Amino acid sequence: MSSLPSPSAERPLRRDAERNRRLILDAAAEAFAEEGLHVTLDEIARRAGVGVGTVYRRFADKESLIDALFEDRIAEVVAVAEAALGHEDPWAGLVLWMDGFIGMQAADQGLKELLLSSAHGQQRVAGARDRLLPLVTAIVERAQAAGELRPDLRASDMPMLGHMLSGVADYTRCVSPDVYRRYVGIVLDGLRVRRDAASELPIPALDIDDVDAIMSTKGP
Amino acid sequence: MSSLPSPSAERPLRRDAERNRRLILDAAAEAFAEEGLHVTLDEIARRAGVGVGTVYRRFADKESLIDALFEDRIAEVVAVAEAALGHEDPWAGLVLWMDGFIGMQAADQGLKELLLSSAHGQQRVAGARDRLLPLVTAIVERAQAAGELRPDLRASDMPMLGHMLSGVADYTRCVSPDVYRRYVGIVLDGLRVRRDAASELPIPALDIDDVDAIMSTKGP
DNA sequence: CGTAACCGGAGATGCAGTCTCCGCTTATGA
DNA sequence: TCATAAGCGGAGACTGCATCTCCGGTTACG
Repeated sequence: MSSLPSPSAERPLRRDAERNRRLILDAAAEAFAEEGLHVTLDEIARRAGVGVGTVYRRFADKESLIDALFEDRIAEVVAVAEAALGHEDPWAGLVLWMDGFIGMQAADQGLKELLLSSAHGQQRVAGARDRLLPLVTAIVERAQAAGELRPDLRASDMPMLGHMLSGVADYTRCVSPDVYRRYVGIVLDGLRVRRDAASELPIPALDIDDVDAIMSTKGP
Repeated sequence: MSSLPSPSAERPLRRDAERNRRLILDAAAEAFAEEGLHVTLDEIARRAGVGVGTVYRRFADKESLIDALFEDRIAEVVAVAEAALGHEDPWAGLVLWMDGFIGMQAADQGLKELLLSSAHGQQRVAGARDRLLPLVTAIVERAQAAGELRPDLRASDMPMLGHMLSGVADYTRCVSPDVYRRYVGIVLDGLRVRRDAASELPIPALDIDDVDAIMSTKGP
């Protein structure tokens, strides 16, 4: 009986096929994180050490692969928002949210494109955004009620702040993958209602040579 | 004598040719500003109402066209820096510089790409950057000496701040070409050493529908 | 050891951008 | 007025890139 194929149930893959599936998933995660969603499936196959055919046998198309990969990543973003809202200090909660939100996007270009563009996986991501909005609104309003966060900020500013800051992260990554946190620091200072001095930035400025290096890498 | 062709001197174009040259230049300026340097010459020809052939007869390639167009635009950037440094109030000078620098890039994607990527017109732009660096350094240090600007900011932060803010400008332009100034305001607040309250932002936040609209336009 | 499942990667397909070519049109000045 | 050099439009050649297919050969496994 067990030898009969059971069409509706999932038949386990042959061992080599399962191994390759994992190789592909891992390579894709790495590639999307480093390069963004525009990487070709040929490149992913190359990284995984398999042929393109193998990728297409396992995933109908790029979209399916993206879906399979990011299902849980976007749940993580929601988890970060929940953790931030759970923090006892309202301002620290906001900082936690910003750091997590931006940090995840800075570490993973693919995730950023998924969260910010609705070009892929509309279903899944739209759902996550719906769960996110009330959480972020609460984080913002709580910090405002505590008199810490500038009262004119709105939850709808978040995507833009996220875009800005993960944008620098992309821009500077190749030379210094952490400088972006400098600018998160500056923006957070800009979000406070009042302060007596600028907070200490977590990272020193790049020097001019590094900036030149960045610009050189950006085009032929 | 005047009828002899003078090979080294420039022979004036026939009137229709000259008219088309202008049409192309104007169309290109508009197209580069709106879409960035990646627009195709076919698109520029279409906007100018001429054939592609006409464009290629007048400009050897895309690069030449870009050169012809942006020669004075980048000089303008230098002029803004000089004006800012000339302003009597050091902080106001910095604000002037940021507004001008970001504003020009926000109004013209092509200029932004030229200033930030060194993919095109290396010569001309590199020269402008050399003239710019001491000016910006002076603007920054003067505002710091006045005790207004946070002391840990460096001139080398400018390209990144520019990238960040003109990045949001690009992102939001299609829905509201001015919201980016909101984020300039937040960043400027983050650059001050101390303040008693958040400054008033020049533009209200977008509402969620607008944000959704932006995301929808970013890719099918 | 037979065979169904799987593999690799060459290449078909489709699309987009740059630039050329040539038959036709037009400004100009003799 | 008209001869002609200068100019025009745009189809399409060429190139490069990304997606996805196909099939001869290989491999896991009952």
